[in-house]
Amino acid sequence: MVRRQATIADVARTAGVSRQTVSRVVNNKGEISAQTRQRIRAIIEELGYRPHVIASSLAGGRSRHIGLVITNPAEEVPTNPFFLSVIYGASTEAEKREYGLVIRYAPADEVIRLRENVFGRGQVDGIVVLRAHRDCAAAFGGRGPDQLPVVLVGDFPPDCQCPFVDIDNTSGGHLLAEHLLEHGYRRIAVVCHSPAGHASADRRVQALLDAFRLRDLPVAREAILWTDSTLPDAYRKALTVVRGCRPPQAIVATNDWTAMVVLRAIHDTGLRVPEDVAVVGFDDLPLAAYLEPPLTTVVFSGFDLGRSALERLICRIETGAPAGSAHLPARLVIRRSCGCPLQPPLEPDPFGPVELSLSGERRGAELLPLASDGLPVAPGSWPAPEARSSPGQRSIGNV
Amino acid sequence: MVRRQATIADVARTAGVSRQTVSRVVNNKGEISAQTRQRIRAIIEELGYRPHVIASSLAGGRSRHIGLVITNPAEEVPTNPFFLSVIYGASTEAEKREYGLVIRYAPADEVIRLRENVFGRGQVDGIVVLRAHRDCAAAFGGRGPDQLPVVLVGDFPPDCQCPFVDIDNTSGGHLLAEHLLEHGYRRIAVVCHSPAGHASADRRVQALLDAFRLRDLPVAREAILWTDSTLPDAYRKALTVVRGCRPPQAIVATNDWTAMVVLRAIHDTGLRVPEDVAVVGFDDLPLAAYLEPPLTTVVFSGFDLGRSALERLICRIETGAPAGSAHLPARLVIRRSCGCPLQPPLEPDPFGPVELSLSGERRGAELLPLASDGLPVAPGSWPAPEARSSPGQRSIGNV
DNA sequence: GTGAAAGCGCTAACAC
DNA sequence: GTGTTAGCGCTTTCAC
Repeated sequence: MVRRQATIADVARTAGVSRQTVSRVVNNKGEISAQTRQRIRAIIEELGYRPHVIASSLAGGRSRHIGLVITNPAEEVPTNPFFLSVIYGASTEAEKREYGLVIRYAPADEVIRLRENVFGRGQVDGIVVLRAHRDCAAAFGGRGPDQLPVVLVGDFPPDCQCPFVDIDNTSGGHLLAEHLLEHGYRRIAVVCHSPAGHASADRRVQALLDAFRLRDLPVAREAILWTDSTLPDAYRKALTVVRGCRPPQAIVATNDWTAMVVLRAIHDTGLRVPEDVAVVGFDDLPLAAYLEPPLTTVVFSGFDLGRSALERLICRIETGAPAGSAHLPARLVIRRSCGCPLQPPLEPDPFGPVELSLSGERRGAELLPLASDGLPVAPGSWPAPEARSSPGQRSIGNV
Repeated sequence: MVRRQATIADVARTAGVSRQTVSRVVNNKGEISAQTRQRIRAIIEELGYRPHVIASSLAGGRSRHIGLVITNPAEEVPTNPFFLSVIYGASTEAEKREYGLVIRYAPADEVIRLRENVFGRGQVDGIVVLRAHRDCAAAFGGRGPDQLPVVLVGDFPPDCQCPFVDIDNTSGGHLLAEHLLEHGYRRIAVVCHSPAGHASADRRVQALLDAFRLRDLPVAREAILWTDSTLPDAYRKALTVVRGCRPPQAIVATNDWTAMVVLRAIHDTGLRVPEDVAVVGFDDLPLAAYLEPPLTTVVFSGFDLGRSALERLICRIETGAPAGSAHLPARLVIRRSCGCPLQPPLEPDPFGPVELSLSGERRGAELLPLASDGLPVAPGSWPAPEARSSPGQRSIGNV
């Protein structure tokens, strides 16, 4: 005999109550006598009854699902590992609130259509968009009668009509500035990963300058070097700074790739990091920890970004209150390039953009102290062999 | 007046037909006179009717959703970028087949429970599990009446009861062997990223040996160096090989992290790569392209893995035919460490584990040829500043 | 505290 | 080709 999955009617019949009563027990809604509740619970257990999500969605008018749209600008492949942290954060929050998370990739200019069509009729109760276009923000501002609520993840103007969450480049800049000031550095230079006018670099630089100006240590305009977004240009600019008549005590790169090039320029000039000049970056790329010296950098939590977006969206869905926007704070990852002494090996940040093995061969206690021999790292030798154990731990591709 | 979303009944009434007829038009099912179809189409358009997915799920008994479970072994953070490629592939295929993709993280030992409870009643029509435990495979083998179909992604025995897809380490090993043989290398050594007995390394090594043996070029047992999964050990082993009385013409590392350490060992011995000895790896980590020299390596497509898993699952769902398992072929990424001449800059692999900017500031034509000056890369200087432009392109954390 | 009735919006099965 | 009937399994509303 084929045993059909038990329905709410089966439970009700067995318990000798109405389906409504069972529904109340299942959803913890309304007043139920403790005795009835207990009896029904037992029967549910016995019959192996599980609510049918689809049916309750239809009847209740809420699917308890959220759509997560990952935007892929033309020609770009949406496999930035940072996204995965965002997804993980979103999924974690969804699970906690007992929502399903429906994921979908889409070109940025199709997002609006997506809300109307694909996710249009009851499939999801709201949408989170990763890195939406600015014009989406405008389109999603108005909350019409049948419009799904939306929360954006990315960089939007403060007066954005649509709620959003973003990383806080400004707090990142401040954090870094404070740390450099604590080191006693007074003369700094900044090498940017882009020309002026690009949001993330602008914000990082501005925050840095503000913090120094607040201490009456204004940074000269000449000490801010914008680039054309290429590494060779960054290298030239870094050389200029380092070989100037009065080299800075610290160089801030506005991202880690740029920081790497700065490190090279400094070395090529015959100076040492951090003894002669400190270097810091932004983003905490997986390789930042492996550089020589390991790079002090600012990290933003994708996990928190995803979690926060879902939190806001679900709150909006369930209470109807407008979601509101937020910038999530940065965190400083102190390694050696800033001049700090060798740090004890840190546990990997549970929420950071860390690569991990698919092979399940991870071992707990294999992290060794990072190399500190100060010797030049050889070609192709990076990282230093003493630098880290457990290669399997970070390998990619072993499924 | 609040304009309610049009239902199938609205369309039917307006068209003067039954709801069933409208349903047929919408789903392209059954024979409909061209005229009726056209009229209904027009009315659908006019009314802005969109099918209610939930309602059709309930009525049709199929949700047109697939659950994607991402397994996180204890204490490990599931943010391996390789996963993101898998997710992307899965999502792409789901979209093509018009399925929704519900994503969910879970400890490996809860996957079985997940199938029964969370995804149990109609929420999804099938499940894909990333890196399930071996015992899940057994549990999912039996296809009972109410059991959701499952496809696994990962390494399972050939006689696995449950259909799975996996990367083909064996083809990867062969590919690499063929290439080394084409270079004319006869004497090779292998440095493994793990002890013997670990599936991925075992398979890679075995395939390599088989290919060489087939040419009557057996690899000596002493030339296979297993490690304790730590980089320092790999470094020691690599030194042993390189400093032996007859150093090999090529060294295969079973993953890229290990390959990096091998590169260092070779340099520390005063030899050059690839002139004195060639080096190749596995996995194509994002950094492989940036090493000096750029690393020739074997890559597996996470995208294809995800796509294939969904393809099989959906086929199983729609036809009822058993899904069957497969190993997806590897691809060789030829750079310079194998002795090949400098390659022209390649477009980023659209499906590979590539990091990309969140900032949307990507520029098209900024890729420059990789550095080939042959100079030692300085401490912390990696990559060479000429090596690559467009730092923003690979930055992480700019949302 | 509990129950009865009336759908949610759609599709399956069969009739015509 | 098209319509009719009967649900899918649950929640909502209101009655008692």
